[in-house]
Amino acid sequence: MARLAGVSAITVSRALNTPQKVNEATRNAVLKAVEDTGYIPNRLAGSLASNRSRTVGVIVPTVTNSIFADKIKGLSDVLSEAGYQILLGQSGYSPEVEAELVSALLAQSPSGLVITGSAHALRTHTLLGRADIPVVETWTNAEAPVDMQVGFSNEDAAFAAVAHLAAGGYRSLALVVAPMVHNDRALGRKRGFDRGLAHFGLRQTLPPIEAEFSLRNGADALARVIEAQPQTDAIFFANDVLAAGALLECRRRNVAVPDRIGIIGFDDLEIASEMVPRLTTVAVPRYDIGANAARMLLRRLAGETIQPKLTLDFEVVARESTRRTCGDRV
Amino acid sequence: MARLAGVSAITVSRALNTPQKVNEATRNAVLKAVEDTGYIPNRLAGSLASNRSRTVGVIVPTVTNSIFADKIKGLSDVLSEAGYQILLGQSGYSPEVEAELVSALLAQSPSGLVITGSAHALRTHTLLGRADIPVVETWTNAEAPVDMQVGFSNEDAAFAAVAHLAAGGYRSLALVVAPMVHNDRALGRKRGFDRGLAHFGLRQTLPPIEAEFSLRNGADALARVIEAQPQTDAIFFANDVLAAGALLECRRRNVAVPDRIGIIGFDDLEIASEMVPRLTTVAVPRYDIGANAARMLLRRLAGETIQPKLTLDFEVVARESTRRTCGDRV
DNA sequence: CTGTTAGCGCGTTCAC
DNA sequence: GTGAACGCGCTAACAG
Repeated sequence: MARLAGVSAITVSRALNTPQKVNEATRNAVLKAVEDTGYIPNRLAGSLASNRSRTVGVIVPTVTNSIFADKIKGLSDVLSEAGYQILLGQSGYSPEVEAELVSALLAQSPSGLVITGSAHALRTHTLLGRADIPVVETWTNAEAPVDMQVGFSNEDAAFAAVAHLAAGGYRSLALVVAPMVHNDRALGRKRGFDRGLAHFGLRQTLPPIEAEFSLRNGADALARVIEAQPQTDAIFFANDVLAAGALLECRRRNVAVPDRIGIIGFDDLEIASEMVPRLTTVAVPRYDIGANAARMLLRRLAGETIQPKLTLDFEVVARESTRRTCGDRV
Repeated sequence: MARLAGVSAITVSRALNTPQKVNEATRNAVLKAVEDTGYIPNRLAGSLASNRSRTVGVIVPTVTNSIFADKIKGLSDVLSEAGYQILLGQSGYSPEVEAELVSALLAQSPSGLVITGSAHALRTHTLLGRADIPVVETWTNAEAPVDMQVGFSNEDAAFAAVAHLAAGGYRSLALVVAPMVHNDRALGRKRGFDRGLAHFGLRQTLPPIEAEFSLRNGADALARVIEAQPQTDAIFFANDVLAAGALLECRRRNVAVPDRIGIIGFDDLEIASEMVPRLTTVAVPRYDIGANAARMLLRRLAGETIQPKLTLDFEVVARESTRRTCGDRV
């Protein structure tokens, strides 16, 4: 071990973890020995002894959805800066799998947990309650978070989308949204949509279409709406990938956007601003959700008392796929 | 502790880890006690004692690039099935950061490591050599892998792309590729492009344009090519996001694809098949790279001796953004 | 099939 | 500023 190289045993630990507590000369000697031998401290042993693991468990539905990839990027950027490692789990939108993952991650004694949404299996709540570590729920704005929370109001954001459509003179709307079972974000967006309908006196031409995010599903949904309810004059897609797929389908079918039909998306992915026509959407703080979740976690671990609910802003970004002002039809 | 609930100490460990080695009655008693108390074994302690952590370190340039997200999905699917956890690190395409991550992950005593590419910092090689764990390099097809490897020949795949363009009668090509410093995948694709040029007697109208993957960068690159070298009749974009951005820019500029200019991408993301016109591209096994890397790791950990190099297939998918047969211009 | 003993490699606590 | 003892919670090895 590196200890032979220097002269001491535990001094190595101090030289590495609390350098200021060690005399400069001995510290340098230790560091040199570490360098020479290529000694890598065993963090497992360290964590076991100190009961602090410098590890954060992160659970997302899937990394494959770029909004979660962005969140992970945000988390990773600030956590790695602070010397923390990420333990990643993917739930596939299943509360049962999520509960399994929580259990599996908890077994690794993470310093904290970052999970997605606020709809969890009962077992998850039990586990989280018993585990005495900070937990951040993300992408949501629930009344009573398990512990901490960073997100935005999906409902208000969807309402704002409908308000934008109403302002553009659209009257007959359709909603295309991610499957809502076990997905409080999707559910919130539907609620906001419904509230907007009522508030602005608009009508819904057909029941919400639930579709997993993909361009193809967006295209299919557009086709279905156009064929089943041609009088529909605008569609709210609860994510940009679906919306972009629909825009592409409009092009194939020669459906005029935004005049024949208005399209609004959600997320403000890069594709929104690059599409032809450019996609109107609701911009949400994907990266900042992760970055802020990480910061809250770190502050809490540092012993600070912090406001446990952080509500970030969203913004309707009006572009070319919707009319900006009332047309002649209202 | 759960041990009180039952009657034993290590029997708990056995009942949980090697159930078949424990009498059914006692096993059930233990499991019941575990259930009742909500006992979660401390894996840190277990790993320390057994020197096996059931953890795999995964390093990608960024999760934000969906090709790596797909790989992670593949890894995650087979690893979690086997009870392994993923420790995630993002290098941001920097060999120095990668080396730091390798060191940080090694400190967690992972059972194995899955890294990206074959171009690493010297320190990474040193660390990997000293660490006595299986390592899988992915997305690459180098001659002498550090340990194991799963990927495909980026060079051959790029060559195939050029071959496709040549067959379509395109003669004056341009290349748009990810920044090639420290990126052996991008470098390989350029080499394949160059080889194709030579082999088919085509010419390159301007030096390779290096651009990070984004729709905007693809659009800008297209503009640059068209303006600087209007005689260019086809462009090979080394990823689909760039290519899709270019296609969108073609639409804005009313540039006819595939007749005025042919566009071929790389990766076969969903956007390729949904674009208008549909994008010709090179399909690569993004998910399977991850899934196979995980399988190789598990087999090795199980003590099997396996073929350390796995070369997967790619395929040129001819769609509408390139001509299929020689036009009248050659 | 089950228990006992010992020790994984550190950090804590308390001496010096 | 440095060291010695002890223990974190579990599993390896060996007994019984």
